[in-house]
Amino acid sequence: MAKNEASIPKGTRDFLPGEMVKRNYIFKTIRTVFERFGYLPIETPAMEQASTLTGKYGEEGDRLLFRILNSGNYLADVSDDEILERNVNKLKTSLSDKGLRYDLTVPFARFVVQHLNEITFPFKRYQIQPVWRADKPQKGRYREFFQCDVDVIGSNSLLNEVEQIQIIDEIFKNLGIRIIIRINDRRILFGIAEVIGEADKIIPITIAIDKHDKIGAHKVNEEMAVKGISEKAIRELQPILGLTGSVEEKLNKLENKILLRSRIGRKGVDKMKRLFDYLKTLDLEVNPVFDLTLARGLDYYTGTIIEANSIEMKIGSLCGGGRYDDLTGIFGLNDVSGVGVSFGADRIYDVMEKKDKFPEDITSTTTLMFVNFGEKEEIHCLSLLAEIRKSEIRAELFPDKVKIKKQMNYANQKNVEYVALVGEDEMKNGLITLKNMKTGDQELITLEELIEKLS
RNA sequence: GUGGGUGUAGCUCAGUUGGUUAGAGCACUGGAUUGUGGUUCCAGGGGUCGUGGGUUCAAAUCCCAUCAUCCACCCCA
Repeated sequence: MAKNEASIPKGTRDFLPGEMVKRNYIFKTIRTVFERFGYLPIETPAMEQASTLTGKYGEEGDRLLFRILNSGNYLADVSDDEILERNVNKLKTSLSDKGLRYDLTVPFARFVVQHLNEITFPFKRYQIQPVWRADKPQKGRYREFFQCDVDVIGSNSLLNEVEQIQIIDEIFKNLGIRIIIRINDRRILFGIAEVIGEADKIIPITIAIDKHDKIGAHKVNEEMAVKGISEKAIRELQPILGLTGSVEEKLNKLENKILLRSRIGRKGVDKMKRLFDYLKTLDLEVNPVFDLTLARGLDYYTGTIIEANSIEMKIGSLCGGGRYDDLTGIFGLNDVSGVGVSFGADRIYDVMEKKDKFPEDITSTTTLMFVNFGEKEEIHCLSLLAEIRKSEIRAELFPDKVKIKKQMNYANQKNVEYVALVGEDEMKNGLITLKNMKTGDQELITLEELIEKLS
């Protein structure tokens, strides 16, 4: 087996023309909605300084960073002792000071700080680029995948959250994907941790709560116990996890009973109440739900958190995001809050492909192909082609004089709509034989008639 | 990092309780049809059965190791 003669790293993919047409349809749909809400595009490099990336995504995230090896003799400055220690994590900084971006949000925060005097706040940008994670690939999980991020930075207004929920709603409506949108506020989770006396264990608690739907209360409690959360705290958590009722009822219970002693928790509740008040007035395709068990693992979220999932296919989230208050602070710019969401183009593709959501008419291919009959005919066809292309018709001439059968087969494989045959007879009469590849019908017409027909 | 499945032609897969020359469909090449594709018919090329070792008279088939890949968990888009 010639396995390594032609291959790509695991978790990466090639995209064939047929797939690219569909991918571009997704990107175009997303970009159109982003721009309709006043967001403008930026791009950042594939690689960032390692210091920009590390420490932003939690322990798990750091482990999944792709690092780029330094150039030159990077071991020259490393002492023998350090090498003999064989501690990769310690050596990393000597071996590598760059990494591939893990998401688009952290590079964006870096971008904002770096270009402070070139941008105006609130700054609304969108960014559609690949990101890389050294994860184990599986269904809906790739090592290289495209994120479509839309963020606004430098505004505390809740309108931004409202707007981004509208964007999510609009995009999935346009793509024809049925979703559920879940919303929560990290401050509520923090408040809960606070009132049960485990404020410092906020992260393991939220992660455990997040699994509530998947693995059930019993296992969640087990996991929290393993993580060192006291029995008393776990007991106090139970009525909170079992909260029932409408959004208002849940939020009221949280505000008036559970989070009485947590200022920050009540602040989160207040935000949620106001957010849902706004949302009620909108005519959304999908009504977002308040989900106390939504936690999200990324470290940098501090307020609202949002996630969208397919309801037709079991795959990871299609879209996720939230508000981050301190992200630019890490790069030296304090008190600038941002909120943004990220769409996973590859998972959206997977859902659309599986559920047959792509419109029929998006395939773009050559409209007209000239059969190659030889040198004299080639020159004649080239001038015809120039005229035809002026009318914005996609046209090509088969480059080799091979059997017509082979040329027709090429046109057929490529789904070319029409084939033009111009041989000796046609040249003499100044006509073109035009064949419709779908019906098989043929007609002898002039160049003008052909252009008229295909425009 | 943890657990499970699968590796046979370019692709998708058959291959009987181990048995002699390893098959099919699709794709490819040629022909039926030298100015006509998608249908049909005929012919052809293409395999160290993932790799290494073991058991056996005999291994694609059984055992061990290893690599690759897919799936689940974790985490995430």
